Amino acid sequence: MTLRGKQTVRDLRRGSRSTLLRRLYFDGPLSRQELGRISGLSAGSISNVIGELLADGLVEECGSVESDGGRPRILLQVPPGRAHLVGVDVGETQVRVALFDLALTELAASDHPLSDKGHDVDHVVELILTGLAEVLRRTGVDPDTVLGVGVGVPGIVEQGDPARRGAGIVVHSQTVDWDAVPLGRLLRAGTDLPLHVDNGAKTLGQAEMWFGAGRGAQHAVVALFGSGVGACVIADGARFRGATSSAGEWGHTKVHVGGRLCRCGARGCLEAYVGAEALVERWGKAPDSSAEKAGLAALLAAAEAGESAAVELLAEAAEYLGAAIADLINLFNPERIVIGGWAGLLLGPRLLPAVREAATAYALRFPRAQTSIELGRLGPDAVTVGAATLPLSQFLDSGGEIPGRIGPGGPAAG
Amino acid sequence: MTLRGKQTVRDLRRGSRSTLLRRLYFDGPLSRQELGRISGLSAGSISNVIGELLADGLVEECGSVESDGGRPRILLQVPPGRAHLVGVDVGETQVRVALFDLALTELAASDHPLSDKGHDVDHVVELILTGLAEVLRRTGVDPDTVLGVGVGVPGIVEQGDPARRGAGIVVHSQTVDWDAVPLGRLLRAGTDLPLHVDNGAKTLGQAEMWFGAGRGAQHAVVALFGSGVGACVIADGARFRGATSSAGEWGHTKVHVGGRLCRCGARGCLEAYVGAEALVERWGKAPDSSAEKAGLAALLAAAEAGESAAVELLAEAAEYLGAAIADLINLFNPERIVIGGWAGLLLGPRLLPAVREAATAYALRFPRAQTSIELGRLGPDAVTVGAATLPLSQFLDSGGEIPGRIGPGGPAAG
DNA sequence: AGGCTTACTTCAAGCCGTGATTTAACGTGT
DNA sequence: ACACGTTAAATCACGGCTTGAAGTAAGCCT
Repeated sequence: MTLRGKQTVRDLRRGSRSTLLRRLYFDGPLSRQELGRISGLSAGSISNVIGELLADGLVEECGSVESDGGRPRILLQVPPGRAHLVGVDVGETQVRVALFDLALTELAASDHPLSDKGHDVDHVVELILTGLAEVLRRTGVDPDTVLGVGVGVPGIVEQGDPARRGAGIVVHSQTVDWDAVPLGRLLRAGTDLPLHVDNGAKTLGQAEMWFGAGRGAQHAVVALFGSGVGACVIADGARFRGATSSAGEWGHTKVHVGGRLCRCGARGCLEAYVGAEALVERWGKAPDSSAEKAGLAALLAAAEAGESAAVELLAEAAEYLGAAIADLINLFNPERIVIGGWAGLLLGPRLLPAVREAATAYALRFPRAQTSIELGRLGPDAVTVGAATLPLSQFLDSGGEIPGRIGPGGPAAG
Repeated sequence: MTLRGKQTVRDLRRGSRSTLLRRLYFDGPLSRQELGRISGLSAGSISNVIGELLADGLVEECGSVESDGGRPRILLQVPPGRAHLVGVDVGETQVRVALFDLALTELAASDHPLSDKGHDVDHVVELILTGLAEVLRRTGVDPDTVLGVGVGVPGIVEQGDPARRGAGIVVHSQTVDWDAVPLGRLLRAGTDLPLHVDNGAKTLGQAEMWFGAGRGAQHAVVALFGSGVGACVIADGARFRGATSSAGEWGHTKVHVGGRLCRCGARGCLEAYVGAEALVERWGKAPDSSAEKAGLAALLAAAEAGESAAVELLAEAAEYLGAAIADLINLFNPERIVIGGWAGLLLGPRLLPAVREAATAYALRFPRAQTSIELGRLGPDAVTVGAATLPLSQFLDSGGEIPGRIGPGGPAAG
C-alpha cells in the first residue's frame, strides 16, 4: 500500500547528495574512496556529487591520509561553521534558546525564567522571539545561515500542512493548559526563519539517538521519565509519529486498570506509579512541585540509607517500570531501550538491575532477548540540542538545501 | 538517520511500474488519463510504462469509457488470471492451503486436520507440501505462474536473509512449542516456489487492511482476538515489524501488574483477561479447549439472557479491552482500530459500545479523537487470503516482476 | 464532410549513474 | 634523478529515465 510519489531523475541526485552528506556528517572526515565503499555509489558519481557539494561550500577538504605507495586520499568533512541552528526548550520553569553551529556546538544561549504568568502563550512566544534575537545579536551570526528554529514544547504537536512552513503547527497540552494553540502562526509573525516544533520529550529522545545511548540503533525506544513519563519511538532510523504525530505517549499506558488516579484523569496510568511527581507525593514529604527534584533526591538518599518505606517505594516503581518496558518490547520489538530524563538518570543507577529483571519476567522471551536496556547519556539540557536536530535533519534529508527565508506575501500568508 | 541505498536510473522505472500497477490493482479499471492525474507522472511516461506492462501481459485493456466529444478513454486493468498465489494457514486444528488468482478469488483449497501428532513440525511441513501439490493438480495451474507461497503460522517469525529466498526463515512459538524451527529450510526442500512466512494474526490483519475494515487507512492497528490476543500494526501503509519482525505482541501487554496468571508465565497480561481461552475458563463451564468456540458462544448467550455472572464477566472484559485499546491509541496514534479475530467478531456487537467508552475514558483526549474503533469484516478464514497477500505485495512492490524459480545449486543451497 | 475536442503516442532535450579510460599524486628502487 | 608501480580522483561516452511539446488517433457536433 505504500506508494512513494513521482520520482524524477533529479531526485536521484538529491538522494545521492543526502546520502553522502549524512555519511560525512555522522562518520567524520572520510575520503571519496571510503564514501564509495560505504554508499555503493560509483567513483564517478562520488566525484561528481562531491564536486557539487564542494562548490556549494557544504563540504570541505581537510588534510589527507598517508598512502602506502599511491596517491593519498583526501579527507572531506562538513564545515561546522557553514550554517547554524537554533534550538528552543519550552520547559516547566523557563524558556531556553540556544544557537548552534552545524556540529551542534553551542555558540550562545539565552535563558528566561517563566514569570508568574506561567505558560501564557503570548508570553512564551515573546520569550522565544526575544531569546532568538538575543543569541543572534550576541554572536553576530548572519540569520541567512540559520537553517531553522527547532522548538521542544510540552504536549502534543499537530504538524499541519508542511507547505505553510510551520505556520500550521498547533499544540495541545493537558498539563500546561494549551488547547489547540496555534504556536506556528504566532511564531511565524515574529520571524522569517523556518520553524519546526515537536514535543520536548521527543526532541530529547532524538538527541539521545543521534549523540547519546541510542547511537547506531535503527529500532529503539527512548523512555523519558521526569515529572511525567514519555517515550520517543524510533523505527527504521526515523521517528515513529503515527497519524497525527502524537505516537509514543507511554506515560498513560495502563499498568493497573482501576488503580491509582493519574493527573490525566484516568486510573492506573504508568505515570501515576513511576512519575517523579507521583513518587514524591506518595513518599509524603515536600509535595511542593518546585522542589520536585530535591524531593526525589531525598527519596533516593533515604532508600540508599536503608529506610524501608523508601526502599519499598522504589522497588515497586522498578517493577512497574520494568513491566511497562516489557510492553514496549512486546509492541515495538526494539533492539535497544534507553532510559533518560532527569528522574531516569537520577534513579537509573539504583533501579536498572531491578528494571531489567522485571522486564525479563514480563516480556516475551524472544523479543526480550533482542533488546538491551540502557541508561541515557544526555542530561535534560539536551532538549535544546534535540530541538536543533529538527531543522538539521531536514537539511541532511534534502541533500544540503539552504532554505530561503520567506518574503512578505510568501506561503505564510493566510 | 534513514538512508535508502544506492538508486540508479532504472529504479525510477521500477518505481513507476510499481505505482501504476498498484493503482490499477486496487482502484479497478482506470484510463491512462486518470492514472496520470493520480500518480503525477506525465502523459508520456504513462504511455511508455503502460506499453511495457501491456507487453509483459501484466495489464490489459478492458473496454472504454464514453466520451463527450473527444476520443474515448481506454480502460486498463490487471488481468486476474495472469498469475496465481498460494496462501497457507497453519491453524490450531488444521492446515489449510488455498490457491488464488491475482484478484484473490479462491480457485481451490485443501484442508487437512492436524492428526494426533499435533504441531509436530515435520508433519505440518508434509501437510503444507501435500496441500500445495493438491491444489495445483486440481486446478491445473502452471506452477510457473505462481508468484509465491505465503504461510501464516502461530508464533514469532524471524525473516532471515532475504537473499536466501525464505530458506532462512525461523519460527518461535511458545504456544505450540516450536523453538527456532527452521520452517523456511524445511519447506524449501519440498518446493521451488518463493516462500513468505509471517504470523497468522499478522496475515489476517493484512487481509483486513487490504480488503476489510482497514481499507484506505494509512495508520491503523488491527486487534485480533481469538483464543489468544494479538495485533497487527500498520504505519504509513506498511506493516510495522520492529527489529526482528515480532512487533505487535499486544496480548502480553500488562493491564494489571501482579494480576491474573497468563499462559505465557507472566502475571497481568491482557490475554489473561480478555482471551477466549481465559474467558471460557473463568466462566467455569466446558474448559475443554476443543469446545472453546462453543464455550464462548454459551457465555455470550448467557449474558444476552441476563445471567449476571456472564454479564459481569463480559463487562469486565470490555473494560480491560478498552483500556488496552487506549494504550494502542496512546502509543501508536492510529486513525483506525479494527477489532477482528473469531472471538472479536463473536463478542464485538455486544461489547463494542462499552469498549469504545472505556477507550475514551482511558486514552488521552487528542489521539482518541483521531481514532475510530470498528469491527473487522473478515472471518478467520481470511488468514489464507492474508497469507497470499505476502507474495502479492512483493509482486506489486517490484513493479510486476515474476520471480523465477530456483534451480538446483541456486541461492537456497547451504 | 469539415471542424472540434479529448486521448494517446512519439520524440528531442536535459539529467543521472555506471564503468572504462585518463590524469594526478604519491612511494620505491635503481 | 628518474623511471616505475600503485592508488586516488577526474573525465567522458553510453544507456536509461522523465518531461513537455508536437503530432496522431478517435470519437462527437453541425
